[in-house]
Amino acid sequence: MSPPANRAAQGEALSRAVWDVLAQQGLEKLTVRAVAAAAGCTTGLVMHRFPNRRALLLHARQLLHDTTRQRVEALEAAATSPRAALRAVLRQGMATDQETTNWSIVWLGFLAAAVADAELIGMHRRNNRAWRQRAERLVAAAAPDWPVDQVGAVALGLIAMTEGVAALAAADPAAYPADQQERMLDAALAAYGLG
Amino acid sequence: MSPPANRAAQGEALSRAVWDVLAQQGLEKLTVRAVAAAAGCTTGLVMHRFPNRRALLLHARQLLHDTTRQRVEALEAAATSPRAALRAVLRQGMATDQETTNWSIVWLGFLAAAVADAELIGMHRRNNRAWRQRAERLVAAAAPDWPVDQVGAVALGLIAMTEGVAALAAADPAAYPADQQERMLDAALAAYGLG
DNA sequence: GCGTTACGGTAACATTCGTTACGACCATAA
DNA sequence: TTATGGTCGTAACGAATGTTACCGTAACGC
Repeated sequence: MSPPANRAAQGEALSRAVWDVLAQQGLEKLTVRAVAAAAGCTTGLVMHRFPNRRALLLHARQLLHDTTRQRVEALEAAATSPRAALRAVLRQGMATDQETTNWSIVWLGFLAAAVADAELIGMHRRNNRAWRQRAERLVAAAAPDWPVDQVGAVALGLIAMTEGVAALAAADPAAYPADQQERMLDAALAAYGLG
Repeated sequence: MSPPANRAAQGEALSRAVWDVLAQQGLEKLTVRAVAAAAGCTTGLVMHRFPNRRALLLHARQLLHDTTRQRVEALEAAATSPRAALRAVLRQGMATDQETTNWSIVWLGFLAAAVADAELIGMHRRNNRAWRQRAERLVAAAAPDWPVDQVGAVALGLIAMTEGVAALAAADPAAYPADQQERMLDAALAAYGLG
């Protein structure tokens, strides 16, 4: 097997393996051996790239956030209006296809793993607060004349709604198909006066 | 102790111990020994009440659902109007105090544990579909003249919003205080025309 | 050419897990 | 009292886990 170019690329590949195991086998089976098997290597490589299992999980968690942030920034930059940007950014947070469904399951797994891990919960809070600020900025841009508390309440409602429906759809894809999620989002945006 | 009467009570106590461990130590530390320690007994009692660890988790999961359902039904019965019933039922699904925050953490833990467990995910889907139907019934009662697809979209938005904000608040209570959650819910109900 | 070194696989380590076997205890009935 | 059935704690087992030590190998220096 041709080895990756550098150590950073291997760390990224191992983090992707962490996501795969988390999405397909769950948190309880997220072992070093399972990650190595998913990455197509042995535990030796894993333990040479990361000092221990927690460091591997922390790296995978941060990479997950960085990747989503890049995707969100690209969507925001490509939007033609503030309201289109808001909708596009919110839409990618739902679980509307196989890929975003997997991301939602991984997100849930990391959140459950963070319950007893101070560093993981700290990363979650930093990333989530940044995500919330982005939503508030997008709502403020889409409704420039709103008072700040209304912006905050509506932005919170929107991010809570999308994260919630992503969890619901991840756990029961048949009951929450993509079009129902989209209709839910559009109905909410219209009700808030952001359609 | 009389055998048949106390077995059920012991099973319930052990399930509460499962919730405690799940809320305070997370899914990775949810071992039979930790549950026994939280319940103030040894692993012997646990393994005499349940054939194995999975049965213990399944029982705790079902008891969690039954308890919340009873609480929700009491709130619904005590409400003075359909809109008050809707708001009260939605409100209890958020994480606005220590108790509901713990419940949300436990809910997240079971959801993460259900990823690779067919029986757990089946229970989640049954319970969640019932919960969704209840929300749709409450929305329909609060807005009798709405078409069914609007009822569905709004009910989905509301349950997704409350479950989402419960997860957000459970992971970061300082950033999502109770009054912000309440304002979020009231703003959403008002925007939907259900205030 | 040869030695050096970093890389990665193999195998073993101690620990912890779920589970099982066994025995002490205790109430009740003969 | 003694026998008995059920309850539950104790201790052990095999399997799996995170981690460490060791060893082969291939590339690059001289």
